[in-house]
Amino acid sequence: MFDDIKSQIALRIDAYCQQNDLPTGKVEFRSIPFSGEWGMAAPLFPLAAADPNKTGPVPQHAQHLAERLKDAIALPEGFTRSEAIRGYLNLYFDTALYAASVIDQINREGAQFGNAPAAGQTVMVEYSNPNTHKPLHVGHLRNVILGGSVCNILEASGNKVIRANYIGDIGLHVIKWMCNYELYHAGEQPGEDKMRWMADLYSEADRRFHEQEGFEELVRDYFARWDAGDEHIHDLWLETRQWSMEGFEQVYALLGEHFDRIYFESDVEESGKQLVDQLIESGLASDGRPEKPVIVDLDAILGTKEEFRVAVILRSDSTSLYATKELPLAIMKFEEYDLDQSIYVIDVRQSLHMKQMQKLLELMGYPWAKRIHHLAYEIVNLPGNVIMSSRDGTVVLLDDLVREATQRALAVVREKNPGIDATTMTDVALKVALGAIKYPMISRENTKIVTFDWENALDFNGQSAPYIQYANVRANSILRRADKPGAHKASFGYPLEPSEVNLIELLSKLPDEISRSAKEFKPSSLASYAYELAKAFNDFYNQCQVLKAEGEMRVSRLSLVQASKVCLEKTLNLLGIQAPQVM
RNA sequence: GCCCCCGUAGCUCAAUGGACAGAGCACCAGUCUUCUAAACUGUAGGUUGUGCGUUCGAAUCGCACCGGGGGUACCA
Repeated sequence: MFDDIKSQIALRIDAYCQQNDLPTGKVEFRSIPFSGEWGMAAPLFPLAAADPNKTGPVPQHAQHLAERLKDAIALPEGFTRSEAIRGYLNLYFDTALYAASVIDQINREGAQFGNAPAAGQTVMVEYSNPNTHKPLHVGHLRNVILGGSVCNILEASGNKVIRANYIGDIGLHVIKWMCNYELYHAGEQPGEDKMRWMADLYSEADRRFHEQEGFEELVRDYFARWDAGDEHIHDLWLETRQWSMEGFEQVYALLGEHFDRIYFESDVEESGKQLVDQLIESGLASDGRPEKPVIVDLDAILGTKEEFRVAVILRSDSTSLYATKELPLAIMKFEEYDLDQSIYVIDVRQSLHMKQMQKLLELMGYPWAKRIHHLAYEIVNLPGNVIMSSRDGTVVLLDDLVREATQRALAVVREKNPGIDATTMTDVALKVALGAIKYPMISRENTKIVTFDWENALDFNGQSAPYIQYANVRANSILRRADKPGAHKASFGYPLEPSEVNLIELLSKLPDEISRSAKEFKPSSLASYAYELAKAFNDFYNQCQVLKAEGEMRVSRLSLVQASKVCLEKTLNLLGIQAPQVM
């Protein structure tokens, strides 16, 4: 916002510099910290340091220059005063004009506010990537929330986004599950909660595999029949995979996620093996079978040392690996869509593998290989640096977490707002619970480990999603009680409270915040912003009366509340968090 | 060994190279006859892991250490 005014003033400063033997292009504006008053500031240290005629230390000279510029630059329309202080040139806006133009723009654009115009870029984001026949736990949640939020943010900043999900539908875990099913649960059908049922059978199969005498043998035999193309097993696989997929759909629906394109691991296994053959023929890969696997010695090819290492692309027994399938999948994506960027939301432990895949695709001559980006994020731990593992029984199941959080949220709603009907109450509780669960997953930087603990996840106070949701509910509550919600034209022709100025300033930053978090694939910065915005609103709410105010103050404040609601809801939605209207 | 990530208040985390490093939780002291107290105000809490460098200016950039985590030829 107001970039044109900033550059206009920068031009005037440059003109002054040119006339006075000073270097140009050294002055840039930023916002002023701790302002109770809205304005912008230019540090003059770069100019001072570059001034050939400077006498004395830089800070003093910067202050001197700030004073000279303060006198020399005529204030453009909309500014009230300027000051030179501690080496900074500060310019202050006419508060009423500024406030009115920000708030009017927000209320005019509504939910579109902050969006960048379409840039014609197509981006695919691959995320979630669950294994069928296995449960989703809290560790997987971070991936889904992060990926979904990144998609939302990229869309808001003008990209066409394709949400892709790559499903692990083959492998030992699937065979284990089916073998156990046929032996001990033949003919059984999943109940209402498919995910839970599949998960229970999976842990049963896994337990037998490790503990039950002879079960592993049975699984190996079963695997051999699968490999031989046993029709019955194939049919069972399709049926049980579908159950899993329906279980995933239930979870995605709960979380508010959807996908545009589903890829199955089984779809790319054959093409992967063919690709390996081609790589051997072309000489890039060396075939060590039957004793050793098929590898690509990237360091040897590139002349690097312990940087890309050796990529293993096919087992010595000719069965496929992760890498075998990753290659054709990448190719398929670019053949199917004209992608400007292909993003993989995968945890940081796979960084080397991603690096190898990208380099290998590059060596294979695909020019788009450079447009692959691994969006690495850290895992979710349990307190004491315990990694979630289904083997050790340390997983926190999504189901349990959501149920517990919803119950707690319901208890709070019942206490705080007993008047609302039962349907609304459960709806609100679910939105609050999901928000509370999601927020810690995206409010930390991608590269930081999230430690899950129940106490924290179920805390609805302070720096949390419910805090932000509550601020929005308060805004909604005011608007609901006002006579004509939405029809308020701001003028701000009265002395604004610092809390109002602060709130308006934050509101004006939304477009910048969206583009910044899109550029860095960092929902966390937007999550911080959402919290700051809610805090600023609560401060305003506490200090300024709206409904009891009169005249243009009332009208202006109502429009400010309306704009706050627009921005709070927008930000929450970008983070994948729903905004209830009452709490 | 080599590579990547992390290290900021007791705990969990913020902070485009910019003004005095900020929040939440916990602790202590206050605020509901008021648009919903899931809120707000105040007190206290810091050698930004250590050292050297770059810079007018470093939590932020570089180098070297220390501590923790992860990866490193047939798991994904």
